[in-house]
Amino acid sequence: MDNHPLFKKFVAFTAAVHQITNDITKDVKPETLTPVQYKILEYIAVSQPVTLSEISDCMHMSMPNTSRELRKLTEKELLVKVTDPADRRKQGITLSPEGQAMIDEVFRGAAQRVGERIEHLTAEQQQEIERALDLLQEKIFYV
Amino acid sequence: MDNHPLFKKFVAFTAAVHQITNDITKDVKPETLTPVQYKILEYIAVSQPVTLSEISDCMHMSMPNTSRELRKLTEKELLVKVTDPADRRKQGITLSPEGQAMIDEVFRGAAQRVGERIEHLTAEQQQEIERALDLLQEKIFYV
DNA sequence: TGTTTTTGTTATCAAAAGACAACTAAAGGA
DNA sequence: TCCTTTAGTTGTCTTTTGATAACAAAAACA
Repeated sequence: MDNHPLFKKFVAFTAAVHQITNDITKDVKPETLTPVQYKILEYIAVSQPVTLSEISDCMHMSMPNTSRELRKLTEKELLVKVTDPADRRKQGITLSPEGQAMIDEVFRGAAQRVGERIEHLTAEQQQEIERALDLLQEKIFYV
Repeated sequence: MDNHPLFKKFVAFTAAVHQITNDITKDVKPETLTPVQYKILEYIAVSQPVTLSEISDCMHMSMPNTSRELRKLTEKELLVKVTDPADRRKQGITLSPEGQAMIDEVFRGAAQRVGERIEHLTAEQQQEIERALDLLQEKIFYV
């Protein structure tokens, strides 16, 4: 597999995705957040509600460190924790209205940049891209 | 564009790519490198030869910090700097044999994991994936 | 009931990473 | 030639991040 033709493409592709998404969100990220805090906020945004353990697992962070960063985000009033009535050890974490507004703003900026990259394409080409995204997510980048 | 159908897919897709590549390289990364040092080594691997300025630009790091990390990687004998004879301010940075061996090892591990994700697919499906990677890289994730 | 497991918190220390000032050396112009 | 720009270095300080130990409370279980 090492010299499997797909693998070289895979490496180049993922490198490109990382670089482009980095560039796209680079200067729309709120400067009041550290990189890790931003990552956490983004993760909560697409997966809410989540528990602390889930964040810890998915982001490969220890529970103590996750707990600390969540506390900081809570102090900034960007998220809210709701104790699960069925299991009072767990807490469902979601974005506060302020946190949601912040993420919406970031996504708006990112959407703008993505739009610039595809607006010159025909509707048909855009559909092709949509199908390609679906295909890859289903066959390779599934969780 | 904010609620452009493609954008939602884009967000979900890039999130998935980040998570999967993270998981795939997670425990094949050499523990003698810090995360930033690994990222730099990986960047050099796919772009060599590069200059310090290019690394600084692409990775959004200041020149002093980039210089420091490159020094550490050089001390670990993982890369070599060759002064450009045409412009002696510049230095072409490449992986040393040891550095190349380390990256090859990481890529071998990653290739293994990717292989597991696609080996059950038919040759036709694999070609479809290849085409999808090409398409997206050409139309969206171009540098 | 007592014990263990799960879920999370607090505190502390060390390492990694970022920011910035001051500097050198080569190249490019005027 | 002198001045400016480009490419990179060194040193220092601060912030961020990671690691670990010790803890508490709820749930699960024997």
